[in-house]
Amino acid sequence: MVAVSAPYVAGFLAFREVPFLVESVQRLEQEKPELRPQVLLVDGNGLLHQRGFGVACHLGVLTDLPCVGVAKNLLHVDGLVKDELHKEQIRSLQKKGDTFPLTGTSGAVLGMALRSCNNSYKPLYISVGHRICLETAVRLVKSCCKYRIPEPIRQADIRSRAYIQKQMCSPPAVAPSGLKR
DNA sequence: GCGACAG
DNA sequence: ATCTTGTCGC
Repeated sequence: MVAVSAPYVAGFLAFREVPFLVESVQRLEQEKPELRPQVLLVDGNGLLHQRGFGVACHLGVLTDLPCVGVAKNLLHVDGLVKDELHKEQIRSLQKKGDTFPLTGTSGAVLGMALRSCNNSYKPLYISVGHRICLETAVRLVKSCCKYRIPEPIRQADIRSRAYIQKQMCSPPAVAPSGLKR
């Protein structure tokens, strides 16, 4: 459990959450070095960002581990917006694995919209975080999706919420201090 | 000036 | 992200 103080501001997610993510990775390295991850799936963006450096890039640099940015919503940046054209492109995604590039006004491909499963029309927005190419990132995310959200992120979400529940209900302990995962 | 814009 | 009721489908 950690106590976050920084507010959420679009474009500055890393400044709010990366300290705890780094802490978590370091703790794993210290307690279970044999489980050192080969890659991290990050709930947020990488290069697809206002300044081309989202939380997936921050975490990658700070841990020196390959990172993939996995966003559930499109961050409006460099001309990218969910307008009618974008919605049409989403409709063109027919099956799991189908994608379309997210090309900014600058002409650079900042990421890829990916239909991660056959049961959801809403795509995932994948972008490079650190030490991995976009193609590999997309292939990796697709490979671990049973549902729309890749299983590693989905499980982290489910288990962290369950942990919070447990902390608040059952064992009447002492005086708490903070909240959040 | 207001709204939208990862979580 | 969180809140919140019912509903649809496997």
